[in-house]
Amino acid sequence: MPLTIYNTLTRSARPFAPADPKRITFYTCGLTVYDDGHIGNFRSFLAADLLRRWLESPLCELVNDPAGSPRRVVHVMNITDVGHMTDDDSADGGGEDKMAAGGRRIAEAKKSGKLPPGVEIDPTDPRAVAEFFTGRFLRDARDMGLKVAIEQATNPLVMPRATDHVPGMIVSIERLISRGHAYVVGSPGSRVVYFDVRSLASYGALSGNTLDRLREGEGGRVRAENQAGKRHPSDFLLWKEDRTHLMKWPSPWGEGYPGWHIECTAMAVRCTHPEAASLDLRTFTVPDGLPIFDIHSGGEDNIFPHHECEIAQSCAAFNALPEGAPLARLWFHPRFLLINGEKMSKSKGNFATVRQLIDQGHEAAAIRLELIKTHYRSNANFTDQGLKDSARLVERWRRMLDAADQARAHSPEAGDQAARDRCRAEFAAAMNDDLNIAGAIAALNRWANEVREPLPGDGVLLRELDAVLGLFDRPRAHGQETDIGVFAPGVEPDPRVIDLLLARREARARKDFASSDRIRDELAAMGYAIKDVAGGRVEVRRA
RNA sequence: GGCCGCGUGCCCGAGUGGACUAAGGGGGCGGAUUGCAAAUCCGUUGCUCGAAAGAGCGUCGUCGGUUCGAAUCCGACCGCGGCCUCCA
Repeated sequence: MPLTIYNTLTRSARPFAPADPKRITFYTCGLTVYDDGHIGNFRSFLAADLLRRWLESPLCELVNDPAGSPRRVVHVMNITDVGHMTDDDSADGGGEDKMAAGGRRIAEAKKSGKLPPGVEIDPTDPRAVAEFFTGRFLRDARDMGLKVAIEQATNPLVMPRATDHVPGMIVSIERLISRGHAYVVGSPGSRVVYFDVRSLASYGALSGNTLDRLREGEGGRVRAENQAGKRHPSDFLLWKEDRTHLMKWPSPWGEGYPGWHIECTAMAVRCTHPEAASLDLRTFTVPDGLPIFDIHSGGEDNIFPHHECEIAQSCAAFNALPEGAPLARLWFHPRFLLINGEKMSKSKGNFATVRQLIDQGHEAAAIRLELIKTHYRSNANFTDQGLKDSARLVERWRRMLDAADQARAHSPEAGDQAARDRCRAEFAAAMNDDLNIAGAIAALNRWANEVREPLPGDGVLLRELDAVLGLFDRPRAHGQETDIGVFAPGVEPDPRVIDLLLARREARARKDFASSDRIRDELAAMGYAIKDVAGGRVEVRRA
């Protein structure tokens, strides 16, 4: 059965048929780099990565391309390094610039000594702030196995930065004006360019927020006092002239900054196109209202207004027939991640970043599995218990892989090929069914439970499935070696703990188990779990 | 007010009309291992009766409906989450 995916645009799951299965184009709305990416951001990026890896797997079958044939996904994920306003509701852009907010965070970290050593950064320079968080994001993304971030090292085009595409945004806006979809208000010194939502009857098709349904007063976006010269309350900002702004660029409408939807229009069109480098946005036109690329993804909160506005802009600017085009064939929106059953929010203080988890000693592979193992269209819940479960699963599969590799030297046996074929088929069937990852993992475990002695052929299958799951290649932190044993990643070898462990070793040597058990209880009370291993040594972890 | 997603066993989570009425994981229980633990491996895990094979009853938010048959389809209701400001 070929791959079926739920499409936000059609509100239904249909077989996915890219224009060219040998070159599938995929654009993901990435991170605004004014802070570290949190696990919610990564859940959505990893869902996109899982889709991309599945499309590239030989096991994946498409309605217009059989399984087993090589396939390439051109996956582009942008980096928003322009500081859009924290309050987008007022028509002329209010609130604080996000890069300024990011700079403030850096300044605070500097003051409290939390900034990593060796980092010299000017918190008032928005470009430096963006650069700082971009570097951290790329590192986290690669640790998490985001293929697009790994590719970025050799092909920067797959992760374009908004500040590098301002000319493309300006060209896009010019085309919107000349095609009658945008207009300029105000006089030099305070000009604003708006998109004219009434010029496109299909506005609202993605989100269901058609113009008649966008009621005044529910949010604040459509509010009379914020209109500032708009022709319709839902018209949105494309360019704002503002010479005092933190980040500004010259344009035909004066020095200022772009609206927050237009960057994706410019980057998506350019970067997914085969002739990206030479593509001239001035003349680029998509015939007959066809989609410009195959897949567009982003968190569910992006559906409105961001993706709705992006469709409107892109189709109005580049499609011969703007009304009939959905910009992308497939709109893929992973749901939000809850943490311990609650929505993450800064006020509750329950934010977790990938970097924090890794620094605490959690394995990258376990974090990745925990974030991908719930179906992308459910609200997943991130918990400590879940993270433990995932870590254990990863360990189990790794042990199996190691055993299979060990068997390579002395076992010419093929093993149970029929069982492997069944696993492969069940895994594929689950993934083809709207990325049923839990079903796919169950298929893997059912098979793994049957394999008593892993053989080389089993290792081949494990690697084949892991090309999709993306777990084996994640970096593994190593614990710190000491005389008494090894301290797990994230656990500092406290001298007090070492003294207790030495005392316990002596007690055990004397067979004074009452004392040794008392010490173990004492360590447990301090939050340490210990495990005895060969040679009188121990492994120390957080309890 | 509009649009959308969801509600499964102790917990997490598959299953979208029929092989006993729920995959897989966790937890629990039993065993191997260990001085004891931890980790790992094996078995087991709705209830009642039975030593056992087995038999009976029950379960998928609630209430109705469709059907020979429903966790699965339809309707109503209850509850949770998201969007309609910024957020992945």
